[in-house]
Amino acid sequence: MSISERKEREKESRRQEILKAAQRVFFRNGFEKTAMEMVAEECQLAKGTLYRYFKSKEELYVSLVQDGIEILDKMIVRELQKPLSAEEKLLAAVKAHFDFTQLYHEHFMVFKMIDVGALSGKVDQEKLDAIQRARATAFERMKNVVAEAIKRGEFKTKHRPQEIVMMLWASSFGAIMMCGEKCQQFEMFKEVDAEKFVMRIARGLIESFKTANVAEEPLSHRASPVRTKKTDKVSEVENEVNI
Amino acid sequence: MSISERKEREKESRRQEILKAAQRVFFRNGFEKTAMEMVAEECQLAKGTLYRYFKSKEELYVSLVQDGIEILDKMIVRELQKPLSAEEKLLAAVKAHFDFTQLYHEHFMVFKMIDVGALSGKVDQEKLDAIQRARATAFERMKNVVAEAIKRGEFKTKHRPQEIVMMLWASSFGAIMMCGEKCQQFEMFKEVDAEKFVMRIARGLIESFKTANVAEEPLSHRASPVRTKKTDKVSEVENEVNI
DNA sequence: TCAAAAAATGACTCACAGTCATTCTATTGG
DNA sequence: CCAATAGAATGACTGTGAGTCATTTTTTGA
Repeated sequence: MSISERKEREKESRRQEILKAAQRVFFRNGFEKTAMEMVAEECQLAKGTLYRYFKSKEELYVSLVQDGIEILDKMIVRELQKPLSAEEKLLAAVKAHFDFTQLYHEHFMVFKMIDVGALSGKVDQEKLDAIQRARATAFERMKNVVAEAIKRGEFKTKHRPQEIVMMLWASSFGAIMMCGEKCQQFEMFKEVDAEKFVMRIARGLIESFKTANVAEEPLSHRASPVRTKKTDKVSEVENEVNI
Repeated sequence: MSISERKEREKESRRQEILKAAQRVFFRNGFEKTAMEMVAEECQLAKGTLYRYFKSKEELYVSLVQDGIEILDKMIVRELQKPLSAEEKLLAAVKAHFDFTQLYHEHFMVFKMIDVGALSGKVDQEKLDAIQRARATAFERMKNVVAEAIKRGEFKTKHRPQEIVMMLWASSFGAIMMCGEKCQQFEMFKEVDAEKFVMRIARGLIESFKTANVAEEPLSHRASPVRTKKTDKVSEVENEVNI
């Protein structure tokens, strides 16, 4: 051990201090309304110092959620450990995902920003990959539940387990997002109990997996790019339809 | 008519010129990488002039999609006019929504930004409301289809029509988002044909509406706020579960 | 033709991300 | 104990871009 090791520990703990301060400031004011100066002040360091630990404002922000991802995974694991049927387990996992977004909604904010692409290009790919891996863990667990359910005949669907989880995941994500406070675009989503809403979708989907009378196309590989039209004007559609 | 009217026409047409130029620049470079100077240059005006027509960069950006919303509605209408069953109509509407996001994906970008909350507070509420109303139109149409389907017994669900459309809408939205290029977080979503993926979810959900063996909770009104915990640390969950 | 109103301008302010020459601190070798 | 040296911290500085506003240019109406 000794010097160089201690140095490293100290550096790491300083890093953690910065993260804690940053969390307080970012989560209080949001990403855009936070200046690096504010973070610097919160942890009693000079602005320049922050850049010795984090490459950019975005990178610092994203770093805030790396442990948040573990939390999500753990919340899901906790559900999957219980002795439940596959259907119940999946529902519990979706519920856990939902709870996570409510309990740690600032973390969820970051995920949203990532998913919308607002941070891409501004953060090290390595960091994004780490988050991806962590999220994939939770994903993998759900996949296994489905795989078993199919093997045991509890689900009759011809979808591959991965696709099933993807469907659940994407739907929940959309539902949670639409119910969020910031998404003020549809009043109606405000009048709905977000949890019930999310769970209802999940239940509906799972139901369809069990019965599997949905017409199946084979597997799904990305087709050729769709985007043919490149209009600057709102031409075509404009003229075709008259209400 | 005469002067004041002509003035108004001229003002409006200048506004349109700015919008066209802004569209070119914004859609080429994205919101963040576009400077108002660039837009000004594109339409051969001074930067200050832009601010006589639009209150802020965000406002200008959002204004770009106001006609885009009409397009979406029209694309959906076009499908709903065809002589189809309710199920087919709904699927066609979802497909139209999907096509819209692919054909006009810059418009969709703006919607995403709105829904993520990245623009809230920076744009006139009036403007956001206008967008909301326009989006609600498409929504209303789908709602009617469902209402009829329920009346005719084609759907057996006990969900209210509005809730059904919300479920479809939110799920599609999530699915489309996850499949977007910018959402690089899950490799697996890249390997999937986005259209098939979206449609599969929709089909699954609709299937569940038809059979309605999903356990129904009553109607859904937002419960009391969930957020109880306010931890700065990753305490609780951290210790409870060990993998 | 000219005064008043409206529109356009671009130099300016301000805020903030990110940099870097300088200062400070701790370690080490003599 | 005292330099010499390396590494960490600093904050003044630069660059960029949003938004403003006093001034200029254009239009209108008498």
